[in-house]
Formats: sequence, structure tokens, C-alpha cells
Amino acid sequence: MTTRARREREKEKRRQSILQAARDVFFENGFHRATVDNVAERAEVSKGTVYLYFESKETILAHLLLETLDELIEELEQAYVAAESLPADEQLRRLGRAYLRFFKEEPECFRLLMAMDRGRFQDSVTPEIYQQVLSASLEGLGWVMKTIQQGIDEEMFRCCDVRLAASTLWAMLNGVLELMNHPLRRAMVGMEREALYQTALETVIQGLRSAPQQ
Amino acid sequence: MTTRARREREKEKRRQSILQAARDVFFENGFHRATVDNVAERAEVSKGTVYLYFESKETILAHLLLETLDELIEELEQAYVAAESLPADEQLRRLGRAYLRFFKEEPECFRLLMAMDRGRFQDSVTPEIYQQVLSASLEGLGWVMKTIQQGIDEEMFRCCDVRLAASTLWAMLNGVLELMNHPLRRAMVGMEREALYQTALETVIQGLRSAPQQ
DNA sequence: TTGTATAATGACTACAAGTCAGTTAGTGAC
DNA sequence: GTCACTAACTGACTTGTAGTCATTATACAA
Repeated sequence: MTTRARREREKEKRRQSILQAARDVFFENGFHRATVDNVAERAEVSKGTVYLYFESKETILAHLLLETLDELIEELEQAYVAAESLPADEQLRRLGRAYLRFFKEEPECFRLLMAMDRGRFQDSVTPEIYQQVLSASLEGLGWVMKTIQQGIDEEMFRCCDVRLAASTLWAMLNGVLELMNHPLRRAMVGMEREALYQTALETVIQGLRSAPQQ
Repeated sequence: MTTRARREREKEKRRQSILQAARDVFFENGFHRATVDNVAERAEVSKGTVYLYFESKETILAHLLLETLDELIEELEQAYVAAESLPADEQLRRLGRAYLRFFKEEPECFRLLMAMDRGRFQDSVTPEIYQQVLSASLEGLGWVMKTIQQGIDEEMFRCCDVRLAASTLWAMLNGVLELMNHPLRRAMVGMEREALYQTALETVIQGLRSAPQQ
């Protein structure tokens, strides 16, 4: 039945248009200031319709983040592939800078991703979606692990638990991004965004090395 | 007039009892699940009284954090003083572990501190208090800077912008603490809390070094 | 044309933060 | 002791927003 298929498409289209409206509204005002009524208005539907497609305000955010994280993972993969034949330190540098570039283009995304970890998020989203967002946010870890392993094989990096090293690196860069994204706190530290990230990346790469080589 | 002085003391006492009630309630249920009515009930006053002493729910949290950060700064100072004559790498290790120890004893504090950076916090707190909490949260940076400078003087650490290095270290450790405090995410990474922090600390110290020396 | 299923609506409920007009109680003057 | 004054306190009320659901509109097949 061709009608059924068309109906499906139309439903998906509406769903997408609500997601797009939510993206606009969340980005303009920040997640907590945006209301579901705002989203509904922007999508030109009633609030009831929004809740027909998504269980909660937080669930809408979760789906936005899933889309965004897909893009991020793709960019990281590209960076990895492009750098595959380079020495491991340079590979890590490329991955790290791709990560930074992504969140510089979409600074609000990082804020939203971090917002997800707190407050009423866990309560308002099904465990399945929550788990999905978390695993998406960790998917890039694989490329980092590969790179560190390669560095160990090349004897550029010292021997260590690769997963542990990669997780730590990831967490540390997130910490720096968080500081960078916090205008007032950054002002108090008195540092440029780029300089902070650059320093962190080089310090970690240096920390992984097995030998001197500045 | 002695009456006036007593009144002042009694007011301060009530204020403290509301703060203590808030501490209990926030720690038991988390900040966002706790209601101001809960706090009022616990403190055995009416909601109106709570608002007589504090402008908003977020302001109560800010004052709790100020108290907590004072304790943290004291512990860091003690760690610094106790380690002053040791080599710089060991000093950093001691500082880092004091930081970890503090938040291991008060894991909820770290969560609350991080919660402060987001959502409706900035809107609900006067700029003065917000600034106070931020500077308190950065006060420990001074000890780290001193230590790194000492390491450079000893030629153990390579020459670098001390403030930049300290800020980066701080931010990176915060990133790791954040990961550690997130049960589900940590489970997905599959790492022990201690191991993550330990690795981060050693990697950063190694990254600051000027020469090989494992 | 009409019966049925699906989609959409918006007035309504629930809940929590924050307000304020009114009440209570401690204090000093007489 | 009592009265007037003030500071402290109260809780019913307002406001804002997430989420619900009985009702209405629409599209399609027979």
C-alpha cells in the first residue's frame, strides 16, 4: 500500500521539523530557557503534537545530541584516516584538533552535551536513549585507542593500558573544553581558549612519550 | 545595647540552620530534586523565612559551595606546606591527591559545584555571589603555580607559562573527576576511579618534565 | 457519502519557585 | 502590667512551565 509509505514519510518529516525547531530554539536561548511551547510555535504545531513525537523536552535534546555526535564521530574518523600514515604523536594532535574544531563550530553543542550529565536529565529520558547518547559520546575513543596503540608499537609512547590512557586523555580534553566554554571562569584564569587547549594536548602527548625528544 | 547583639547572633544562627538543612536535603536528593519547601520543613521554618535569608534556591547552594571551597582551599594549603621541601613532581602529586581526597569524601560537592556552571544558575544568583564562588573555586590554582614554578627553577620541569600550565592541569583533573563521578559513563569506559585519576596525574607530571627520567 | 483510523489540538493538571499582606512575638517606655 | 513599636515570621497565593488527555479534524477506503 503506497499510502502507508507516504504517511510514514510525512510523519518522519514532521518529526524532523520539530527537531529542527528545537535545535533553533535551544541554540538561541539555551536549553533551560527554551520552553516546549517555544518549540511547538517554531515548528508550527501545538504542544500536544510535540509530545506525540517526543516523550519529554529532555528526549528532544537527546535526539539532537545523537545527530550531532554522529557528525562528530564522522569528523574524527576522517581525521584518523587522513593521518593514518603519520607518526602517532602527530595523529593524536590531528584527532585532538578535529575534536576542538568541531566544538568551536558548535559551541552550544558542547554545552548541551555537558548539560545532559546533570539535573533532571536522567529522570526524564528512557534508559535506552540515555545509554545511546553516552555510547555515541564515547565512540570516538576507539580512534584514540588505535592511535595510542600505534604509538606504543612504534616505541614513541611508553607502554601503558591503552584504554586507560585514551579515556584519561579524553576526559582531560573535556575538562579543558569545559573551562574554555565558560566565559567568566576563563576570564578569571586569564587565558586564551586556543592556548589552553594547545597546552593540554601537547602536555598529554609529551606525557605519553617513552623518551626525551622535546 | 546588648539586645541588638544577641538578635544578630540569633539571626546568624537561624541562617546557619537553614544552610545546614539545605546541605542535608541537597545531599540526600540532589539539588534539582530537592525543593525549597523540603529545606524549610527540615529547618523547621516556613518557606517565606527561607526567602528572608536567601534570595533564591541557587543562592543557598552558592553559600554552601563557598563554605565547602574554603575547606578545600585549606586542605590544599596544608598539602602544599607539608610538601614544600620535596621535589616539584612529588609536590604536584601531593596537591593532586589532596584534591582527589577532598572530592572523594564529598562527592556530592563536586557534583553541586559542576551543576553551578549550568542552567539557571547564572540567572538566579547575583553577579557578586557568582564571582565569589568562581574565585574560590580557582583559589587553589596559586599553589599549583608555585609548585610548577619551583619545578622550573629546579630544572625538573621544562620552561613554560606557569599560569597556563597550572590552569590546564586544573582543568584536566576536573575533566577526569567529572568522568569519575559519572557512574554510567565510567562503567562504559570500564575503568576504576583511582586508576583514571592516577593516570591523569602521572601523565601530566610527565608532560611537564624537561628530561627523560621515567 | 460515510465509517474508521490516525493525527493534531489546546484547555487543563501538577508541581515548584518565588511573593507579600497579614500575624506573631519580643522589647522598651510609661 | 499594658501598650506601642518593630523585627521576624508565616502560608496562601501568583506565576511559569512541563506534561496530559478528552475532543476535534483530517485522510482514506468501501
